[in-house]
Amino acid sequence: METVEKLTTVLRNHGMKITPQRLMIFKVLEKNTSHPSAEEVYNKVKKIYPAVSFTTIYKTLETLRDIGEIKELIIDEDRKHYDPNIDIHHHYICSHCKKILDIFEDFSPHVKLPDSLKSDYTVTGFQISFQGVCKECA
Amino acid sequence: METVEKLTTVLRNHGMKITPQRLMIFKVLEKNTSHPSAEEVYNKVKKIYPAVSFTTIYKTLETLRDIGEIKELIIDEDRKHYDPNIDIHHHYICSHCKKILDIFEDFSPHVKLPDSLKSDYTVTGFQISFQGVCKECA
DNA sequence: AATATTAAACAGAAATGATTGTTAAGGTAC
DNA sequence: GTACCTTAACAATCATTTCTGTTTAATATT
Repeated sequence: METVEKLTTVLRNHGMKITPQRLMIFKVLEKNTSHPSAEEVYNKVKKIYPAVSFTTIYKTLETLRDIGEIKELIIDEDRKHYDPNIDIHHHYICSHCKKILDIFEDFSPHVKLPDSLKSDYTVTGFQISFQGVCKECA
Repeated sequence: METVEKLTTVLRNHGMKITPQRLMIFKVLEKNTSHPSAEEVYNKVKKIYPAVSFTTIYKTLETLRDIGEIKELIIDEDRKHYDPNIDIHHHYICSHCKKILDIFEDFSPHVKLPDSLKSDYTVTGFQISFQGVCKECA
């Protein structure tokens, strides 16, 4: 995700409006490495903007995802998580506490679609999800 | 997943009972490489056993997952999918039609958790999800 | 700089769809 | 036959989306 200032410009270029609610959501997401769910974003925004609606959180996350400013993580079976870091990276999830870690390692030289499939299936990317148990839960 | 015959023994050893409903579900899953959702399993079972209930499908899939006979795939944002093939392998999902392909390639020599994390996080496995668009949807 | 205009965004409620919990009745296995 | 597991049906839950009337940000106009 861009900085809040740059993101403001990006959104305006997309014909979108900058509202106080959105600014709060951007602030919560900026530099956030905790991979929050929509509800976690909601709870954090609510602390500084109590009138905000759950719907607004969902819609804004959806909007940010659609314009590619955040990534929606499908890794926890129970809910979606959001990551403002859109640089290619991978994740580790603790099967017990569902904590998600970033794995910044470039596996692309070794992880490719088999040649036999390359002609019929384009690849826009891949995501590696490590599963395990973290120290606290072990 | 084991063959239906072997699976019968496995379930009995777990103190579980073999019912006609379950046998139909096993039959639908056996050698199935289409990564069906619960609803897709339900629809197929219903053709040969119309009285079966959706709940039974869910509960049976959950049971099979818990004893490790099938794998629950968290790859489609909309619903869970099930895979009777529990050998380690990976997947490709078409972003458009949501078709899921198996990728039988052993990436484990190259895909490991960074050393810096190894002391605090055990790894029970990893899953690679390739995203892209298939020929039919391109 | 203040006002009018309008499309976008808002809050809140309600709906949706996937999944899970409950329970009485029925079936399996010994 | 008995004990226990499983089923079907239904209700409930949870995350997410849709709907609706209201408000607001951005822009044009004065």
